[in-house]
Amino acid sequence: MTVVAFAEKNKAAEEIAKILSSGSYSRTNIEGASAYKFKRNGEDWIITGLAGHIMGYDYPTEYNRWNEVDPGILLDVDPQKFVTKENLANAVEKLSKNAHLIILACDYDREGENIGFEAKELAERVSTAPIKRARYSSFSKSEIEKAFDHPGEPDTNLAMAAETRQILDLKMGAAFTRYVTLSVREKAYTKEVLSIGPCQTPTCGFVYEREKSIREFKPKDFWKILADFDTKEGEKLTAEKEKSEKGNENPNDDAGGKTKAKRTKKNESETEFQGTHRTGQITEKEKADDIFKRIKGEKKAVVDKKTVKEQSLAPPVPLNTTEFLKRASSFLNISPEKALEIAEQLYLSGLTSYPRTETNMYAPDFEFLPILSELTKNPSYSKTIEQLIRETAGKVVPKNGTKDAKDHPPIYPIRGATQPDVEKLVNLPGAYPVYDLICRHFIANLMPSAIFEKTKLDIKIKEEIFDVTGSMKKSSGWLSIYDYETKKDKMLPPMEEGDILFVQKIQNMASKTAPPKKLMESELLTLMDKNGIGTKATAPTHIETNKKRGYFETAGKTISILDTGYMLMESLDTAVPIVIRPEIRSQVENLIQQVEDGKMTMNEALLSGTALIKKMYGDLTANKDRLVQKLAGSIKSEAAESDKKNYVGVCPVCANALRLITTDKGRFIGCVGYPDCSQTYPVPKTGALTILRSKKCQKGGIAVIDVGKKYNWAVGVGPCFNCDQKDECDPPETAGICPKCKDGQMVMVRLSDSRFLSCSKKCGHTQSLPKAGRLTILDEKCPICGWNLFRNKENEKEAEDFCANRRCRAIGLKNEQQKSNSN
DNA sequence: GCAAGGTC
Repeated sequence: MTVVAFAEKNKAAEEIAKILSSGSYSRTNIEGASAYKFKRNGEDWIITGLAGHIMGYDYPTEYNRWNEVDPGILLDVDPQKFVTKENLANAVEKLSKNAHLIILACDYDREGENIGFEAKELAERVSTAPIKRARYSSFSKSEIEKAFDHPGEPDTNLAMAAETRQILDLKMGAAFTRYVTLSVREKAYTKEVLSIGPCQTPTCGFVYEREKSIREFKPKDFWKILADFDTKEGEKLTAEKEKSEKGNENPNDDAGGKTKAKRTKKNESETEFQGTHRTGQITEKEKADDIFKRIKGEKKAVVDKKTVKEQSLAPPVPLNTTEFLKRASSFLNISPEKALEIAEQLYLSGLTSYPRTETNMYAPDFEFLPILSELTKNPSYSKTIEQLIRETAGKVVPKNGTKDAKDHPPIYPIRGATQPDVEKLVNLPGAYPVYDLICRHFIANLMPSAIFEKTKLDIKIKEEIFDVTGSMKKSSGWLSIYDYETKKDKMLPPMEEGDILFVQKIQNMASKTAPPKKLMESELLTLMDKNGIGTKATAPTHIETNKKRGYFETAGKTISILDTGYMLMESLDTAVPIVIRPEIRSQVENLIQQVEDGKMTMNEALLSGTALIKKMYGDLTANKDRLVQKLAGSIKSEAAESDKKNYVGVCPVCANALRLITTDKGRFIGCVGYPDCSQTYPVPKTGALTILRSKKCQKGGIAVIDVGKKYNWAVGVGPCFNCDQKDECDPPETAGICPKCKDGQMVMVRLSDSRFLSCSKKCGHTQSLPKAGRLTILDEKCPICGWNLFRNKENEKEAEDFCANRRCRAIGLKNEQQKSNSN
């Protein structure tokens, strides 16, 4: 008989085996899963790691046909639990058969309890052995031994809370997603799914809110009074003042101006600085003008007050997942999804600790010195570490955060490694920068604060006070190893109270308030974290889902909403506003918490949660028309734009996309907004059509299309040979002045089945050209009429040069000449 | 084909 234990993941299983067996365990394979065997107190133990959830909810298969099931019905159907990882489920059953005691040993949190219950459910199918729960929140020897020597009872409420979440999330997600997707498909063809969920949608909602405030932003005028001061010229003024006090009553107004030119650049940066009038941004112009008028032309200012303060900047607190992802995004430009993937690999390679944690403080018995000594293996850290240990006499103290979720320790380095070492172990772009960040953060956290000297000056011009601040780093502290955010010193020239300064310039600067900036990925992570959207492990996934759905995109660290995302959020905002806000999550979370606390049964919570979703679903369906109208248009336009070959441009009537449409009856350009918008344009019936994107029609045509490589056609205008600005579009092939109106140029018109010359001024004069052969216009001019000569080359014949002007006798001459040459 | 949560 055996004691069987299930941990949440393989690594944890091995760690526990190591501790409980004091290192003498063996690895074995059960149904493809690693298991660890050892003896403990005379009993056989075997512990295996699951891989997170091994079961999951889904609807019974008969509800999988989207087109045959009203999405609303999904709210009345109970999803069923299925095994999602067959091999692990088999391993659980196989091991449980021979167990006399089963211990659930997953992470000590809601999902961990639930994962344990999945194993419990499978075990109970084949075993009647007692099932216990080992609770631990770190891999310290004492804690693990205590947890396994005195296991407690599984916590049904906790596990059922997770179960409730799974079912409610699925119900809402499936019903909303299917409803929106199917409704839009009635109006616009798209294979894509338009998904909605209690985490992904509020995530997009944050991006939408920011975008909306940018779009709705109205800049406001404001004025700022700025003064440029100079200490060096001030000294002269002081001297003059002293002189004048001795009796010389003729101060030189222009003294500053004259000597200014002589000053060197270097001096300028040391003696000049700028101050802002204490009122800051002034919204009334009169007020700014008033202040400006009072001091305009003043050349003298005085340092009225000077305060110098030391300010310290504490090191960052230990990294939890959210903080890590934020820093990877803003310092390293690595997306949350990639960063977590890299951290996962660093963890699996033994370089860093477990990356999914909410905790940002170290346990009191955490040992820093062995890790610091590991990190000296990397020469970029060794000097700092040696200094740190010397200065603290080996008693390092972390600057802890305040969150202790009792899940895992903060993210910290486990092994010291150089760049090549790391890259050998983790073959992912960004692996070393991420490792480096984790190491530097770990070291910085143990280092002293950085000290800055902040200087604040009140400078008076007459009675008006100007503020000036300066900052100088006195001691780098932790910043010396953590140079991701460099804070530049803002140096001021040395000054004391009572000093007189020369005022070089006073400006009354008109300016406008700037719109909010686009949302950064790190800000989005903060918003999600604060509002309880997703967990430490899933936040990156929700961001990715929105990108995959085409709701928003990222360029570097900046997020921009896309049309579909904006329209979807806008529609939901009017129909079911709660869905795009964090409240959707917190309402469900409240129910779950009640289950966890035993105040509500799972069934009660499900009933109440389903009622909430039904209410929202009702609001959604009641607004179908508006939703579909907005989304269908945007989707059609996006699909049309991505259809490079047929996309023509933007419809001037409804701003949807115009595309080239070919039917059995013919071809034309139409608006994707059809049937709501019936804008169409004709195109020539024959000739291959190529949309020339680089050409812009000078006569307001929507686009320029090349027809059969022969001539151009301006959409909405007509053939380009009628365009009097055609030089800017496509250089025409001109023969010479029109013999009829003597104003226009005879331009070659090439059609699919004919070619001719036509007057560019549309006087009506045309002239035929040879039907066969490759026809080109030469630079050489006809000596008689001045037209350009033509060259025609027919198959298997010599090229023939001639003047095409019907009214020019040269035509005959040239032809005769050619014939005699060839004979 | 729908969600979110684990983990690989």
